[in-house]
Amino acid sequence: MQELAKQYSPTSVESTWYERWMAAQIFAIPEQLPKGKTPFSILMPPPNVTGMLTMGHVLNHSIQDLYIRYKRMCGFQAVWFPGLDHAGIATQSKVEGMLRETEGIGRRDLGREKFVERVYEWKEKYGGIILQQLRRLGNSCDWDRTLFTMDEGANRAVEETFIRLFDAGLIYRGKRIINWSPVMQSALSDEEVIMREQTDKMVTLKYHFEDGGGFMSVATVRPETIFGDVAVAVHPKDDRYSAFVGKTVRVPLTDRYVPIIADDYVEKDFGTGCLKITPAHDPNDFEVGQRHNLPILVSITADAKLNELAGPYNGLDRFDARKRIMKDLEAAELIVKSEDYTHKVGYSERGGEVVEPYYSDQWFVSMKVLAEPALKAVQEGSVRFYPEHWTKTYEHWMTNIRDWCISRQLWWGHRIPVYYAPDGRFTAAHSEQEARTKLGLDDSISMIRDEDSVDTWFSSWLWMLTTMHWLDDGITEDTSLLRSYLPTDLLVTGPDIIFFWVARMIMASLYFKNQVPFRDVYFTSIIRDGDGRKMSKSLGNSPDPLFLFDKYGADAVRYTTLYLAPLGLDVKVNVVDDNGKADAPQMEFGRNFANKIWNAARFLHMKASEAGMSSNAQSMPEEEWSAADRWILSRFHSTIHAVHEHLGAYRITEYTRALYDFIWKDFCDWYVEIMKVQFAEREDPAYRQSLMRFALDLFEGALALLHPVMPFITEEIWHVIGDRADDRFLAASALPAFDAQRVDTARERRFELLQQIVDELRMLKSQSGIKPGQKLPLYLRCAEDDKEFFGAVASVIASLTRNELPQFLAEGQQPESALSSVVRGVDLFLVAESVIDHDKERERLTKELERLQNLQRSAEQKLGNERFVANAKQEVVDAERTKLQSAVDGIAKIQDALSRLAS
RNA sequence: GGGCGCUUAGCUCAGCUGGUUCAGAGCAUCUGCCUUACAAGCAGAGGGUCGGGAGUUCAAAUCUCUCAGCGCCCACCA
Repeated sequence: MQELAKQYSPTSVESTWYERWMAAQIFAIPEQLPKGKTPFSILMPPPNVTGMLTMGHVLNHSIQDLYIRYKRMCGFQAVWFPGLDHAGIATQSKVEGMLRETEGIGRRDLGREKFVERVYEWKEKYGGIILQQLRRLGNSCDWDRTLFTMDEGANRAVEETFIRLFDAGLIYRGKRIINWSPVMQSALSDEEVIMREQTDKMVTLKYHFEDGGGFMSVATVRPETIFGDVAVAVHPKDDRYSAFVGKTVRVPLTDRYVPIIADDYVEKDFGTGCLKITPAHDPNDFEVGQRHNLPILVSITADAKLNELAGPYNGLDRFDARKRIMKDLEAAELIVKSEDYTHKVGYSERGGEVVEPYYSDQWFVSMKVLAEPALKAVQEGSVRFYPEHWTKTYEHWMTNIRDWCISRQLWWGHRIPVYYAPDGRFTAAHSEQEARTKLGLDDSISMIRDEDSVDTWFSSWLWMLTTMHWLDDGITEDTSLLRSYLPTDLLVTGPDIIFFWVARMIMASLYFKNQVPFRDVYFTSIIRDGDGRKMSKSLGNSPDPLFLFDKYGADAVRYTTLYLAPLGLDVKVNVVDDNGKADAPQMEFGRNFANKIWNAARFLHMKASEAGMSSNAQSMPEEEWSAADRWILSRFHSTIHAVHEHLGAYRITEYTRALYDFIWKDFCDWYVEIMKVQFAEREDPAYRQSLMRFALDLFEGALALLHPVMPFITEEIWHVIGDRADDRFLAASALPAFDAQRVDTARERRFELLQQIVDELRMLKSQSGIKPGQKLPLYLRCAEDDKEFFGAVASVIASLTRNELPQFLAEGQQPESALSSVVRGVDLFLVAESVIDHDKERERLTKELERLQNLQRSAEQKLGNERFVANAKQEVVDAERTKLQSAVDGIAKIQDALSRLAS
């Protein structure tokens, strides 16, 4: 048997076992579900191809891996489908940035084809690093099934779904006001815009009447848009202005005159009650303009500069222009007033710049038809959310859903499969030829393909289909993977992508496959730093998980993260600086736990070898079991039960706590200490070996239960203490079976009494300033029924409290000059003549007396209440009676001890 | 403006269907221990009127209402 280091060092253990698991292919599953196997499947939310592992991933993936490993060990055919997202905007902007920096060129300098080539090159070089990082975390995915959203098969599926939706009239092209990113030069969906509150100047401008005689006061926070003004609107029922409707006013700083119109959209009570209408640069104004047949004047360019309509401001950036215009307005005395105004402004989720409402041609998915069944699926429980309250958010979004702008003016992504004929007609098709056929055009006519790409999420929403090879070959819709593993069982993701991804997957799955994509959705916590801020690279408050793995071990990071992260709540992780790196010292918790487990294993290993145990030693027969053996067995089976209960209900923190308590408190603090006594008391090797076998079985069972959250250390120890071959794996083993017969609450309760007595004796010693190692004579008086029990555990009490073997007192007997106490009717005396500090002892006894008197009072009060006795459950009333009785007994004994002290 | 969530020890959080000596854990603090698995440890201690108030109930940290504070999401008042 090998010697084990005193401290557990995770680094080499973790890499070794991951390699062995991979080599043995224990995470790989067959395409066809084997007969008799029940599937359990999870779709990994594909990380961005450019992504780096974050604490968010750690939380997310630890949960997924926990369930995959747990279900695998429960005998399911467990499969975790991994993948990568091409992340259109994120990746393109990263590569564009790199090109600009290193070569000083833009994408347009290269042209589409060359640029996309460069992105692919870049992806080959740097992409997918995160998948390696996920291996460090221990993810037990079926890596052979890794899918990239721009793989051939996925491309086909994207194209096919676009064409089908187009043909069904659910994808359409329209000229609308959309969210425009001037940096990316692309449209964004509503979901990609973050509204942030900020304070800007709101200026009230003078729009002078064309026929003289004063002006209309119009407020705006965007004076640079006045060049796109086409009207001033007032409310139809606003008496102040009704006389002016139909007149024309002059747009400030221009020679243009625009009409005053009346429209319900205007709020009478806001500002001056007059609203400038700029259809090209505000979605609401656009609608007002449509109603009144107003022209659309575009005065801002795609890169957010003013154009020729702005006269002298032509070519100025929108924000520079604003400043200049403000100044000029002031000089021209066109400002009524200017005041601070707090409002929300849309920012691009990716680039962080202010989004510009922009009038352009885009592609949209009509969402109503898709949303209806998807809403129903959640309301009827075909898909369940954890925590459940997210269904409200989901319902609200789904019932107020707006069409999805899917076109992006990007080159990195899936190109829209639409072809335009010279006559202006267009259609979606797999090829130019097919497009011609669809439109009934002659082969000689050449068509032009749409330049745009689709939103990244337009491929992600097919994830449950593409990972399982739907239309992979362009033909087969019903693959064996889909038959075997769809619907998947669990999706683990952050609530921030409930609209982006979760809702849309439900829609796509129901529309294209008429099945829900998953049964349960677990929404994770959001990890924040100690000050409650979201972790982000720019704040430097985001620890690099790889650094944490190196410092604490991946097991420790997984364990601590899950221990800290309750279902559906934000979780705060303290972040401190460690030589310039962000560190999360709370991870010590998991590291210490790992070390504790390691040392428990060391102890068992050592004792087993001391007992000369061989691998075929039998466990103790039942008749040999001591009270402690039975107790730990009962606790063990209670823990198995708790593990299934907690994980079944997604109470993951409870699961981690249950194992912490069992392993550290029950097994290490109590059982191991008792084992030492039992081991020392009987020297015969047969007993010792059988005891060690018994303890090892339990410990290995606990390792199995812990494996889903701490896969590496459990695998390592399982091999070391079991002396197992390298090609056998805990990861591929079964969890210990739960046996309800072994749970004995009465026995657990009696053992708790023993624990309380030990605690009390330790406290007596410690509080009286007696050295822990000083052995004192110990006397004990208990009920006749308990004598056998206490007789059996006498040596345990002596050893754990480091006193002499307890002697039993008869009624009335009393040692002189002893520290005394009473625990649930059991009298305790520690004889310590020379060391008793009488004042201290009196103080302690008085305190205890008070506590018991309070207990007595509260019990008497309750029992004196007829309604309590009549209404409460019998066992509650009985417990109260017992409590009262033991308080009364205790009081008498304490008073007696006090009087002895006085004498 | 609408919706959701949170508030328990100095800090981070448990406390699942109201009741068992229920007010807990870890960290931090204090005291004592190198007791032959573990000082990343062992033993002990101090520390909270469970955000305020009202209600339901024999019984409330737990259920209801309300107020306050914090956070998140959604929403077209310039």
